[in-house]
Amino acid sequence: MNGVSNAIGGRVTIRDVAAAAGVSVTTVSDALNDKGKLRAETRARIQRIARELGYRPSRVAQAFRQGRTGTIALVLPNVGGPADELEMISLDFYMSVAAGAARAAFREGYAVTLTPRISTAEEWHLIGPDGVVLCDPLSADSRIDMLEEMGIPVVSIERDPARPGSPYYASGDNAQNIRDLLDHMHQAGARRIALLSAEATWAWVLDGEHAYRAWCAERGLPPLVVPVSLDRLEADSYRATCALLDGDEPPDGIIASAEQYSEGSTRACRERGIRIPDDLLLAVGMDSRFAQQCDPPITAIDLRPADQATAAVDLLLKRLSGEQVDGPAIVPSKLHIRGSTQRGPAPFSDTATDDGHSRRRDPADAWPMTPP
Amino acid sequence: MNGVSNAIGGRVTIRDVAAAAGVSVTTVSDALNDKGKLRAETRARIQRIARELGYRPSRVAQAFRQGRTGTIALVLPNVGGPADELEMISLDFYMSVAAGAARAAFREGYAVTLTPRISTAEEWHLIGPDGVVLCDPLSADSRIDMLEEMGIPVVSIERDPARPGSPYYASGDNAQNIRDLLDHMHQAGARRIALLSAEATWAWVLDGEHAYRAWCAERGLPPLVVPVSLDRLEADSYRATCALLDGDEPPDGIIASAEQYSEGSTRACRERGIRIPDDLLLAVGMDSRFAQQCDPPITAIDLRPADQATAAVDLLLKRLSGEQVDGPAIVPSKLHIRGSTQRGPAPFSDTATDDGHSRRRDPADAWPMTPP
DNA sequence: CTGAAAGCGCTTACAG
DNA sequence: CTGAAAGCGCTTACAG
Repeated sequence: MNGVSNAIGGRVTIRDVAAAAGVSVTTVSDALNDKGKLRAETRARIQRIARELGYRPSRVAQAFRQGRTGTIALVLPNVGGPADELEMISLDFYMSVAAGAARAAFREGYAVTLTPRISTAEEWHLIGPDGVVLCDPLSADSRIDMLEEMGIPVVSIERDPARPGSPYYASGDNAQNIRDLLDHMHQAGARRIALLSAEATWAWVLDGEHAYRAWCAERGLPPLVVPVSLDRLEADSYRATCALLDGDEPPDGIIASAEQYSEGSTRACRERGIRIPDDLLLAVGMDSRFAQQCDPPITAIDLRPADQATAAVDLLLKRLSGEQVDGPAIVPSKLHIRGSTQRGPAPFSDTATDDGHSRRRDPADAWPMTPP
Repeated sequence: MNGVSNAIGGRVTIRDVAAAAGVSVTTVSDALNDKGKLRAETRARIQRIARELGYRPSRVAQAFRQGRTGTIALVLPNVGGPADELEMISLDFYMSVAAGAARAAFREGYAVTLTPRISTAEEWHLIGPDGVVLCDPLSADSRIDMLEEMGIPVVSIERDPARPGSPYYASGDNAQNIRDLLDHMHQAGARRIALLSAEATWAWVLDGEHAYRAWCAERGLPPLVVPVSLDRLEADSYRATCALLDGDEPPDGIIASAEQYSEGSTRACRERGIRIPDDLLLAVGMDSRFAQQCDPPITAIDLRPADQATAAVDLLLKRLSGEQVDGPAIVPSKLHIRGSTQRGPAPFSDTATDDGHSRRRDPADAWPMTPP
């Protein structure tokens, strides 16, 4: 006999249900898990009794029995490191990813574990997830190799550039997004569009640069790619923008690839009295509250981070269940055209964002005009 | 015999260790868990053998046996809801909280589960955490009652105003923070300081307002509390600031209680050509990248969110282990004095942030001057 | 100081 | 169509 039971709070077990129904635990288990061996009538009766008794299967017992943990680990870049070094390329993006992943996983009976910055297999064993959703893999990301070798499947948000052909990622259509944005800015009159690109091997950076160069070549326009460090996002994009603006042939359009780059660019323009959009069109490759709330609001690509997270979780769960994986999942993005790329009167520029995603504002707030 | 084993990958179990050491599993368990019944020599030998064999205890088996899950749920306001409605009072704050919690929990062998927006006990049962860290409880927050009734202990970040005397929270010293900030602004010359306060029952709002009024009364200064809705953070703080600035007696200082309020205030000032800090001192009650990177950078209270999260997790784990809880945990905050409240030459205003928490910039970036 | 055994709640191969 | 039994890996009360 075991004096200490974990039936704390008088948990109703499968055994209790079996006794109440006058059947065996096997039958209860089958009835509850829709194994097709029972008469529909028996099944219904057992399910009713289980409900009446307030039976809830123990998730940990199930997980234990099945040799899994029911857990998906979410790895965000730079989260969980020393708190004082929390520096992400876009808080908005990752927060939405986290929310979307938590939601999608919960629907399927999984929990999302927030992974602190860990590196060793040892530490990963302590976390012990069934699978991992990894944001922004580096090129040939070693974490993916390590985890897969441990038997822990990984699905990434954004692809690993050094894994061509891998179906295990969700992503936006980075090349098309940049093309759409360039087309829009070109149409709005820009002829020298610079790209503030991140010094990183992330796929969205490489894809964006590649698409940008191709687009410029097609139109015979000069490619102006300015690599910006990841170390000091705002400061370096500020500096890069200053260099552009103070150069011999300043651009008439700037695409800042990341949220914080747009902040640096905005600052540089403001300092010089360069008006947006009158003197320069500004757009950003990743939507954010900053872009939405800036004055004027900045045209941005909404990558639908929550949708990407949902798609990544779905792919991962398919891998876990051994199903055919129909990846990669290319999630449609949405270009929000805002004041920063629209010259002349355009009272309600943000109407493209009638999807509820934009900030709820009334028109009076949607179009803050420049100071008198 | 069970054809399907969960010893996938040939897991080394406690049984294997026992066999290799020539002892019983009981002895192995005791040796590994430092139960004081073994000879030190035996213990060391078993631990060595376990290491050599690459034994790792199964966390889910342990959890199962002990009737727990090894999981702490983190509840952030408004995360996990419909992705399109992700609107938090401060992304920076909660992202740091999440990172800090994940880290602190991991150290103690717990995992942090990101909780989607759920409401019913039914849903909580599916998550099944051992305990919950709840951010920003409302007054008499019903989630706390529900969870505690379910036997799931809760520790909050910020206190529940309607639970006086509860030791189960971590928080900054909200009243003292506001006083410090007011003292600083007063010293910098402000005599009519307005407070943009949130329309909410959160403790930090109530404490801040109360401290503000007391401080004003002590100095015979007029209290200017402007309640701002939580619904449309930026837009409403913009409007509130406009009303203040356009009124008969405009303030000479503004404290925006939340990150996004500072964004609205900044916009309102910019539109009117009101210069910060020359015409108006501006400060914000919660530090953020926006505050750090604004032009000029905005004086802000750094609430040390990761430290608060760590403190909350520690309190929760003490509750779980039945230890005496020495809560509440009042975590020291830090006032970062920046350009928005410093008139005249102050080349390196942000030196108070020499703790590595501020953005790594060199001096040239630290003090962006207004445009020529 | 150490071991044999029970049992946490569940699922599954197998026998009827 | 249903049941008896084994067993996932671990911890613990109890007996020696």
